[in-house]
Amino acid sequence: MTQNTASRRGRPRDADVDRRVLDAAWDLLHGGGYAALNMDEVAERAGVAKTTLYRRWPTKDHLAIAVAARILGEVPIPDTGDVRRDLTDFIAAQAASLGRLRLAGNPDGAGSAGLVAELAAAAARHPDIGALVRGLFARRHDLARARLRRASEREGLRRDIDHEVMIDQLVGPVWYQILVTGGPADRSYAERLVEAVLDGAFTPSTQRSKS
Amino acid sequence: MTQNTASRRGRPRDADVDRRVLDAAWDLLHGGGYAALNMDEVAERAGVAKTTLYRRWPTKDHLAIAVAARILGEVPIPDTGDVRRDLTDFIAAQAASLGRLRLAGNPDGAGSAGLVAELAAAAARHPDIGALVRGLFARRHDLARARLRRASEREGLRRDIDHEVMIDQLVGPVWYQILVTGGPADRSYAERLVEAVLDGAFTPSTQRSKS
Amino acid sequence: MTQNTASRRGRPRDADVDRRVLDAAWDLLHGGGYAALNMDEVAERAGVAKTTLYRRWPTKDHLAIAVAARILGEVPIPDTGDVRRDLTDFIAAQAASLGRLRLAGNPDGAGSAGLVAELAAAAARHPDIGALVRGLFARRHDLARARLRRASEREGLRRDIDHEVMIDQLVGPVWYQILVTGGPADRSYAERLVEAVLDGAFTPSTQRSKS
Amino acid sequence: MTQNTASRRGRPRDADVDRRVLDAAWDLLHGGGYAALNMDEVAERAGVAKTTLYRRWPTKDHLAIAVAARILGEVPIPDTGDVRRDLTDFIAAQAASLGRLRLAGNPDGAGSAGLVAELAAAAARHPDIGALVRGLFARRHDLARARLRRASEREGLRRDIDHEVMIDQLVGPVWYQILVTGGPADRSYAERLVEAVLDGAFTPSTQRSKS
DNA sequence: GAGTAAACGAGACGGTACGTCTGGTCTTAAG
DNA sequence: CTTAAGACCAGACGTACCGTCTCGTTTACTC
Repeated sequence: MTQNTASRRGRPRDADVDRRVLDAAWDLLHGGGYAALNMDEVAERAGVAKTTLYRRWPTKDHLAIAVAARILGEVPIPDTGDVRRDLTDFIAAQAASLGRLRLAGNPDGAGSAGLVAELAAAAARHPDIGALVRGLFARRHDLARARLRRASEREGLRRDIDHEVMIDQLVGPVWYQILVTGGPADRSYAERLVEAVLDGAFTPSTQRSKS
Repeated sequence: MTQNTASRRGRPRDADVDRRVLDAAWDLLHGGGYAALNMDEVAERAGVAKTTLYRRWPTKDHLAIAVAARILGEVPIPDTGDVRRDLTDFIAAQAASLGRLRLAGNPDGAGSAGLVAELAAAAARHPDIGALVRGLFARRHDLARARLRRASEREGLRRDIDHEVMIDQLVGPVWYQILVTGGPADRSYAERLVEAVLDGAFTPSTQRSKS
Repeated sequence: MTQNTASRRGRPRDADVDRRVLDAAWDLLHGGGYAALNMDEVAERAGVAKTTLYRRWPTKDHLAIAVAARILGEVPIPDTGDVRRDLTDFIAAQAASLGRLRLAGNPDGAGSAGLVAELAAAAARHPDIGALVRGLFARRHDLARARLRRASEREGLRRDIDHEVMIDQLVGPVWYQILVTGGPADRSYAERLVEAVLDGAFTPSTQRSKS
Repeated sequence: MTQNTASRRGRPRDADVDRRVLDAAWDLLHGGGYAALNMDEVAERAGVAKTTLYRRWPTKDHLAIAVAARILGEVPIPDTGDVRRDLTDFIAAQAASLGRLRLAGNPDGAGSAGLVAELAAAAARHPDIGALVRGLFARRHDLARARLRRASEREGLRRDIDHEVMIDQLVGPVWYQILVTGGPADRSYAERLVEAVLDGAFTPSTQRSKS
């Protein structure tokens, strides 16, 4: 419907190309990190011409981000009625996503930020990637804020809490561990984060923060 | 004291070289970001041979980190007796440091992580840089934890607070803003962060957390 | 014929590149000898990327030899029916070729072997160049031997002459003069060489060797 | 006698340094050809500072030539009363000398000119080396010419022979084989060369050139 | 024996070219 | 119009190695 005659001309795009390319790119990234992601190599492994590559992803960075997006996937915030648990799941899921990227080209995974830093740099180099990524995280924050709003309304979360900051203090430390300190960012760390922000965040009558 | 006879042999290193090189490198970084940091250019501007460059910094990444270290400088945590104020200063100082880097090659400074992401990537590419950087931040955290300990002892900070996590929740969001969301990381943001973590963190009798 | 379909793929090589590069390289060699042959400079002058250079000539030495081959050119051995004259022309032509190379970067031209020695060294450094050069001279010798055979059959050259050695004794001294003694290698020298080898080389009845 | 007071001042040169350095240099040259001759490596192996090296040999080329001179040694022309034999010995000795150099960094020794070409190039690069080498060969030629003169006087060598050219036609082909064609240059080749130049070079009454 | 001159060891330094790598564009022919 | 193939441009990187320079040290001769 969209394109009747105008773009019906010529050879149609091979739909399988995307998959083959992203697979090849991920293999390289996984094997040796960003430094191992080589456009010529990707083209060869995917059985695709470089022209084709560049027609779909204008830049190596764009391709890398596309690969990462596929790996990271969506991180929805659940709503079971238990904020503590929902937030923990939310943060743990994000930590797990980043952890997968951290492992690329980094077998033991400890210490190095691995791919994550390179992707952040890629976003910094290209305004369009940056905007895309920031949009993604803005939407994620919107959902989280909505969840916190519901917690205020239904679960006794104090009304004077700065939701914006609370989310930053949950998500930020995870990135910080991965990108800077190299420390662990696993579920138990997520639990400690949630514990800390929710400690004293409920109105006394409704719920206690700590046993 | 460190090197009495062993390394007294041979022509001594020219102490001025470091300064000239780091200056030149910072000029380039400041002007055009990481992409503008060119080893040949640095050598030429500093009036130094490339061999000399590589004798002292084995890699362009190492040089960049050295420049950044000089720019970032030390961020001591003050101890005025007022934790809230000390923490705010501490965080605001770090935010300001990162902000300076973010501006490199990025006149308007909004949105992009600029140099910061590139430097994180550089640290991730070289295990030795990573170790160095992590050591730096580990020491910084040690100081901060010591400050929090004193707050527990003298200023009524609750004893059951997870100091480790509290620091992460102060520092982490700053990096997160700079590297990921592109949001502002200024003094007022630091104040909100400190406010949030100290809210309810004091024993009722001693000090009030919020007016 | 060699490559019908196999190498018909992809963008064909630009035939003009060779000319531009060899011209630029010769300019440099001519102006300052082997030391002045600079790959970056060649690339710039020829308006060509260094990758293109190295795709065609894997080494600076290979390029230099290619330039020399163009300068030296073919040295056919004539067949006018007069061996003495033909050999003299043959030797004088080779001497003139080498003389041109000797002058490169060596205005007065006396004494120094100039480029010739450097090219010999280049051939010695790379087995493939050595093989190529030796093949070239082997073909040249074949032609010369054929000419001597005809002289035996038609011009009364003695049948017991060692053609191989005779050619070496004509060509060898020219190289020796250029590479080692620094002496002149001109037409009159060629005449003396030919005179010496043909002296007494003819059967008495047919031709006299010396007036 | 040469230096009484002027250079008697200060610490005298260590006579053992030359030996150690030349040994080390020859080891490198022998092992990997001219490309393997590395001044830093020579200094280290000889247990000598680079300063000392350059005080004695102003250039790597000078050092290489010094090594070669030691290897090549003197090639006197004998005078047994039998020109044919003397010339053969003379040429065979030179061929053997060059053959030794050809083997450096060139185990099988066939084909490549090995060090010889590099040394010729070295001589071409430095006027002083060139002059020295040409002087050496000029003296050698003088001796050879003197021998031929005696052959004219005592052994019936024809008076109209061009001695200069005859020597070139004996020595030149040896260098030509080594530097250009890669062919063998052994005693039997020397015999063929001598045979050719002496064939018909004697006055009929006195001696026959060939059996 | 103190002074001095030069050789020496060690290693930083300047200079410069090399060959490599890789990102991204362009030109063919084929589908 | 897309695809494959591969030549091409651009430009930085890190390396290699030569020859110089700058120290501090050692070894003689000289006064």
